[in-house]
Amino acid sequence: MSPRTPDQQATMRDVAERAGVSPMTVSRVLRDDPRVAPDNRAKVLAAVEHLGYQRNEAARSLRVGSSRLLGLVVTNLANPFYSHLALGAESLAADRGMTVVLGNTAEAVQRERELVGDLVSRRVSGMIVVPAGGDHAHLRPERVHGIPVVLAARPPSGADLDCVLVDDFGGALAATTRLTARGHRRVGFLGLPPNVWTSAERFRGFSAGLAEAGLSVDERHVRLNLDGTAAAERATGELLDLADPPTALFTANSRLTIGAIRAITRARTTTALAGFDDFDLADVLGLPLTIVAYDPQQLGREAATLLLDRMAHGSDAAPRRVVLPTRIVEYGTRN
Amino acid sequence: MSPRTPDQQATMRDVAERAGVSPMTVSRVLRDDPRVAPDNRAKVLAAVEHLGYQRNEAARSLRVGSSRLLGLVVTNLANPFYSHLALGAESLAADRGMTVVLGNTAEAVQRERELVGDLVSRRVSGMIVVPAGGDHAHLRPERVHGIPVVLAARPPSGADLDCVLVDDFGGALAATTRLTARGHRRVGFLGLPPNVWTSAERFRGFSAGLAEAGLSVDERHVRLNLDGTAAAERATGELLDLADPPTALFTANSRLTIGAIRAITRARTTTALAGFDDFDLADVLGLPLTIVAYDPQQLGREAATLLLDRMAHGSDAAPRRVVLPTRIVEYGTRN
DNA sequence: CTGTTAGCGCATTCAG
DNA sequence: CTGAATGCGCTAACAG
Repeated sequence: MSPRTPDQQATMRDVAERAGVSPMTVSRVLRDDPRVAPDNRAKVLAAVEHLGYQRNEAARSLRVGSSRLLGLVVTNLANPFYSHLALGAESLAADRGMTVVLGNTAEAVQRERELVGDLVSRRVSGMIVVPAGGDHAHLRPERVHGIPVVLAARPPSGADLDCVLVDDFGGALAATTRLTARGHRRVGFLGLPPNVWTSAERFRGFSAGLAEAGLSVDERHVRLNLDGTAAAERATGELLDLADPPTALFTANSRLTIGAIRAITRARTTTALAGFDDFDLADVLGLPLTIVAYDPQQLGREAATLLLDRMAHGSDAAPRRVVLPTRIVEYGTRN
Repeated sequence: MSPRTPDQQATMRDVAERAGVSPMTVSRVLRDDPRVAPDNRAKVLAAVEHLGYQRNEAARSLRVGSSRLLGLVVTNLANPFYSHLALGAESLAADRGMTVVLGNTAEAVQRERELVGDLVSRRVSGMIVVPAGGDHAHLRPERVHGIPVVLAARPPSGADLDCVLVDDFGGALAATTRLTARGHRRVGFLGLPPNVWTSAERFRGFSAGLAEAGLSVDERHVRLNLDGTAAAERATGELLDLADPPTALFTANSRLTIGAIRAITRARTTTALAGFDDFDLADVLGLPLTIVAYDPQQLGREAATLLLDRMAHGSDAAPRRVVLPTRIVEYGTRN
């Protein structure tokens, strides 16, 4: 029997003893160092197999200086957008032999700081962050001791960082144009608090779309600060109750779109609807619906690609900004 | 200036030098060991602050023997069910000061083995696994060197492990009873491959529901091995095209429910539908729909609770099985 | 209350 | 091709 208590993990020393070689030879075999005699290699592998030995990555990373850990900080994993982003990042990381450490901030800046601090103390090789707040000073290179950071979905502010974004402006512009092209002249907007960058951009695109049609934003038809489906439903109800209600609405994300759908369905109006983010069942609703679609999983993959690139080439290159295109999908009435 | 190159992380030695104390005192301060003189504590904290020092968790865990890392292996993060489960596990882990390491298997047993191996080599303190395959021998304590494992959503087989499950049988039984109570006598079933435990259980519940109504399963109305929305849509179409089509369907998960809805909508039949898993917009469809609902986030929380419990109390206690209740939700036609 | 010694498990360096 | 010495950063166990 081994000299260790049974539930203690074996070490290289244990493997070495069993194989009748030095720990160094075991280390070499496990790193695929070619300078090992074939029979020694065989003996080591047999001992590894017998003991079910697994190299201690914590010890290894301490010595080697790289953890092959990739930090991923998202604001809300319950949102399919971010879970798909996480999936995309995880899959690319896995392809490159890296392991993902996940954190959810629930949009709390304080929690984000803690998480980033934890990732730093775990010496992750890099991190992808969907930033919760507007100020990203705590993500600056000198604050994270040079660990590469890539922002996803929201651009850096107060820090020069790589980032991957969606074409929020262009998508919103295109969708709004679809509405005005159909003759709508009173178009409302449902959005998140303006300090959320994506929502602000989408509002900019919306405004530009109206402007292109010679229209201007009617503030009575704009509701920002909506924080979810229920709020959107309520706001939509209020808009529809106005004396001159909007004949069309643009919603800044899928949660708001769903809220608007509920209200419109309930009110039995023919209000036209366009919104950001595709979602399941959009096609089954039997409601005309213009959607700005894109691939959030791709966003995660791009972010991971940028990060691995930065890890390989160092911090000398200028920060890069990748913008993912959107496409317009038209869902029709039930056929 | 520090003797290190600027982008090198500071160590306790650096902090100690700057504070004019020994590394041991720094270590004590950082561990909140009370046996440190107040003025020394202050000097250390000042040095920590100045250098932006973050303790190296890899080195610490190597010495202490605990990584405070919690492994989480899911089959498909794109499925809202598992992303909510992950969120639940992450939130409870975070509350307990643990960090989550995430892996996605895409239902591939081989990938699961790799991931579990990686988690073992990273010496996670415990792991939650949604197992992909039917055989869980590779998760047995001796194979993971005693690291606690909790299974989620699917029960252990070939290993004695803690697990958290949904009341698949009871939920399916209850929903089926709702259908038969409304007079349906030809009820079809759409499910996943029978080797997926949840789907098999739901089929058992379905069959029991029919039996309670004095009915038996008509194999012509059963389609298993459906792997997604499109397959479910196709299968539903085929069932509806039969000479004596089912008047009601039970679907084993939300992906299949959505596929069935598409087909039913397209066929413009009045086929009744009951399914497992709640989903967004179920209420807006304007379709009578019986749903077996439960809280997947709660599942993640329970799994993490079980795991932390196991980590605290050791492997002596008998394996536990927690079953989460389901509830029936009836969505009506558009009012 | 503080510091010294030693070693967690591994890989780099340098001799054989 | 192989092994011995050394140290990555940290903390238990022991002096003082």
